[in-house]
Amino acid sequence: MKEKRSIQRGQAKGAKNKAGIPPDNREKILATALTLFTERGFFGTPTSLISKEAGVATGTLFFYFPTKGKLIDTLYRRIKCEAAKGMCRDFGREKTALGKLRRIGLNAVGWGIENPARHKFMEQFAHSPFVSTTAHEEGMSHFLFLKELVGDGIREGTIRNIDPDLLFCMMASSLSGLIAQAYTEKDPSRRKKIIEEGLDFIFNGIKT
Amino acid sequence: MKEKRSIQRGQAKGAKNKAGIPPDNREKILATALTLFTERGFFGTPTSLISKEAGVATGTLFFYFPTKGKLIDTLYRRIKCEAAKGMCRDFGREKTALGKLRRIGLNAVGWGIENPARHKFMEQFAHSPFVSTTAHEEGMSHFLFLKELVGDGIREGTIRNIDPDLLFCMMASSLSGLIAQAYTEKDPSRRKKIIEEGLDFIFNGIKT
Amino acid sequence: MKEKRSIQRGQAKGAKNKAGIPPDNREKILATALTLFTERGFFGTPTSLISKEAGVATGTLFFYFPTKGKLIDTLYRRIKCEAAKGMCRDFGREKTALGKLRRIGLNAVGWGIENPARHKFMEQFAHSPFVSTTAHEEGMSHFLFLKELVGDGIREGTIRNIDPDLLFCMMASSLSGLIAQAYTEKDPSRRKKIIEEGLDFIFNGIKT
Amino acid sequence: MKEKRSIQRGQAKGAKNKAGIPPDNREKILATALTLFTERGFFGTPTSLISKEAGVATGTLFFYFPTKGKLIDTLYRRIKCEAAKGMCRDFGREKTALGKLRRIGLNAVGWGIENPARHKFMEQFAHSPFVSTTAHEEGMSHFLFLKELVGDGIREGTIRNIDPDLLFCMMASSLSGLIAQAYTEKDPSRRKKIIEEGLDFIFNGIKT
DNA sequence: GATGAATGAGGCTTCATTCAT
DNA sequence: GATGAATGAAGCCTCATTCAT
Repeated sequence: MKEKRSIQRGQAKGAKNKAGIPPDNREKILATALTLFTERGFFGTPTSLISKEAGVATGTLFFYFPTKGKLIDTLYRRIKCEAAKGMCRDFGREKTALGKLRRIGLNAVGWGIENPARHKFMEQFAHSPFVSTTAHEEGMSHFLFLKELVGDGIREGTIRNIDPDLLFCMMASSLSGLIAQAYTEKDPSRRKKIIEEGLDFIFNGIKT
Repeated sequence: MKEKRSIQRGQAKGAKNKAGIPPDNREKILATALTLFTERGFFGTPTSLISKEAGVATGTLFFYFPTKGKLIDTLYRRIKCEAAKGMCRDFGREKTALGKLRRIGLNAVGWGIENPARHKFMEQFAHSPFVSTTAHEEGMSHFLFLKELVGDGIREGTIRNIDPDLLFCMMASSLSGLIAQAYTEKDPSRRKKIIEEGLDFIFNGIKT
Repeated sequence: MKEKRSIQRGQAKGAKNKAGIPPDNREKILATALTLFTERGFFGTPTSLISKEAGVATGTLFFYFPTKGKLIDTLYRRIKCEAAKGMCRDFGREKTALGKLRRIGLNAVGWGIENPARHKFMEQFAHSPFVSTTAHEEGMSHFLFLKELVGDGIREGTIRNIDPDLLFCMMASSLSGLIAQAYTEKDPSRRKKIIEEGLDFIFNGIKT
Repeated sequence: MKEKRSIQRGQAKGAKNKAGIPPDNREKILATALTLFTERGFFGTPTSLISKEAGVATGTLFFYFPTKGKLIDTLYRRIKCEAAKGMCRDFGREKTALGKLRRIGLNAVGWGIENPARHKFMEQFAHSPFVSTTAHEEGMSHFLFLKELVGDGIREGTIRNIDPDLLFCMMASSLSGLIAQAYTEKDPSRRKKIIEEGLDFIFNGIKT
C-alpha cells in the first residue's frame, strides 16, 4: 500500500509547440469553455470535457482556474468587456446622443453577429447564478454609461422622455432579439435590411 | 417522519384546496418543481428535493414522471399553454389587428406580472436543452397565430411593413424586457405608467 | 446528450437476506470502517474501499453517513462509549476508591485486549483532527468520573496526593502501554502475569 | 515572486542562521515539513504546501527527496536520533542503573518540552504506516540500550524484577503522558513540580 | 541545482433511477 | 398508488510527481 505510491505520473509537456509559438493553455481552455458552455450550459459541461476538448489534462484546467465557477466568471468578465468595447467603435463621431445611441446599437448588432458564441454566452449567463455577483456587477459597470447617454438625449430633446431604466432595459432586450433574428439570415444584403428595419423599430420607439 | 398518512385511499392526507379536492400528488409535484426549477435551475434542483418539498416519496415522483426530463417537459408545455391563454383574454373585442396586438401585449405583461414564477420559468427554459425539441415546438405552436395577426395588420395597413418574423421576434423580446422592468416596480400606479410607456415604445415601432 | 439520461441505474436490493435477518447495512459499514481506519488510517482508507469491503454500493455509505467525517465521528462516539461501559463492570463492588480504580484498570486492560481493533482505533484517533471537537468532548465525558474517583481516593487517603489531572493522564497512558504489551503475549497465564505486573507498576505509583 | 535570488551559488538567498551558513534548501524543507506534518498530519500536508512554506519550487522538494515517503522517513530517522541523544545527556555521571534511568527520564521530559514539535511528531508517527518499516526499526535501535539498562538494574537490585519489555514499554508510555501534561503547564515552578511528581509516579513503580 | 507548468489517477460526494415491500 | 433504501455512473477537485527550461 505504501510502495504503490511511485507509479509513473506527471509528464511535463514542452511549453511551446513545434512552431515555437506558445499554445497558451489558459487561452485554449477559455476558448473551449466558451463554446461548450454556450452549447451545453454550465452544468451540462463537465470540466473533464472542457479539458479534453482543449487538449490538456484535467489538472491543467484547475491549475489556471481553481474552480469551475472561477472559470465561468473569468469568461463572463472578459466577454462583457469585449462586448462593451465592440459597441463603442466610432460612436464619438456622432453629434447627438440619439445618433450615438443608434451607432452603438448598430455596433452591438454587428458585434453580436460576428461573435455569435460570445453573444449567446452573454444572453445565457446574464442572470445566471453560476456567475458570481461581483462578476455580474463588474460586467454591468461597462454599460452604465448608456444610461447617462439616454439621460443626455432626453435633456437634448432627441430622445423621448421615458424612464431611462425602462428605455435601457427594453433597448437591450430588443437588440438581443434583433441579433438573434439577423443571425438566422445568412444573405448579406437581406441581413443588412433586417438590421436596418430592426433598428428603425427600436428607434421609432426611442426618438422624439 | 411526517405525520402518518393513512386515512382513505385518495383521501385527505392534509390540506385540501379551495374546491375541497385534495391537490393530488401529481399536481403537488408539478407546483413544487415549478418553484424550484425557477429558483435553482434544472441541474440545481435534485429530484429528491422536489419530492421532499412536495411532501412525497422519491419513488412517487417517478411514478408520475418516468424521467426528470419528462417532468420539466410537462411543466413547460403546460405553462406555455397557460401563457398563450392568458394573452388572448378579450382580444377578440378589438377591431384592428393592431388593436388586437396591443391588447395581447397588455395581457402578456399582465400575465407575466401576475405569474412571475411561470414567466421566469418560460424565460429560463425558452432555449434550454433540458426541454425536449418536441415540447419546444408544441409550446411555440400556441403563438403562431401572432404571425398571422401581424400579416393581417400589414395588409390592413395598420402595421408597418416589416418582416413579420422580425417583428414577432422583437416584440417578444421587448415584452419580456418590459415585464421584467415593470415587475421591479411595486407601486401600482407607477407600474401602470411603466407598462404604458413600454407598450408605447413597442407600438411606436410597430404601427404605421 | 439528453436522451443519454435514461441508462439503467438504481437496483434496489432486497432489504433482508435469505435468512430473513436484516443485514443492516449501516452496521456493516461501521464495522468495516472500524477495521480499515484502524489498519490504514483515515486518509489511507478511501470511502470506496469501505463500501466495497462492506459489500454495499458507494452511494449507500453516503445514505447513512453524509460525510466521511460523520462516519468516523459516529464510530468514535460509539467506541468511546463502549470502552467506558467495559471499564465499569462490577466496579461498584469495591469499597475504596483505590480498589475501584484498580478494578477499572483491570477491566480496561481486559476490554482493550478483547477489543484490539477498538482499542487501536481509540488510540489512533484520540487526538485526531478528523474527529470533530464535539465528538471528542462527548467521548471524554464518559471518563470524567475517573477524576472524581481520584479525588475521592486522595481525600480517603488511599491514593497519593498528586495533581489529579496528572495522575489521570499518566494512568491512562500507562494502561495503554500495558494493553499493547499484554496483547503481544498470547499465552493466557503469562499474559495474566504481565497484566498483574503492569497494574502493580501503575498502582505502586498511585497508592499511598 | 519572492525576492529574486541569484547572488552566488550556495550563497546568501536571504537569512543566514547563527553560524552564518545559509540554511540550504534541504534543511528548509525538512524544517517546514516537520512543522506541517505535526500540525496537519501526513495526508493533510500536500508536498506543494511544504515547498511553498519552505520558499522553494515544487520541483526542488523532489530533487532532495524523491518521494513524499522518503521525506517523512528522513525526518523520522533524524528526530528519533536527536531524541535519543537528548535523553542521554550526562547520564554517565550516575552510578546506579536506577539513577541513570531516572536521569534519562528527566532528560526525556526536558527534551520533549523544549522540542514540542519533534515530540508531537514522534508520537504521531510512532506507529504510522507512512513511515517505512526500516525507518521504524532504525529509530527503535537508538533506544535498545535502555532495555539493557533495565536488565542491569534488576541484576543490581535497584530495579524491580519485572519483564524488561513491559517495563520499557510502560515507562515510555508514562513518560509520554507526563510530557504532554507538563507541557500544558506554562509556569516554570509548577511545571517543575509536575515533572517531579510524574517521575516519582513512574519510579515508584520501578524501583525495588 | 532550481523552477513551475503540466499530468492524470484517484478521492469524496451527488443524484437520477429502481424495486421490494 | 406510495414508500424509501439501495444503486453506481459521473462530477469536481487534489496532489504526488515529472521534465523542459
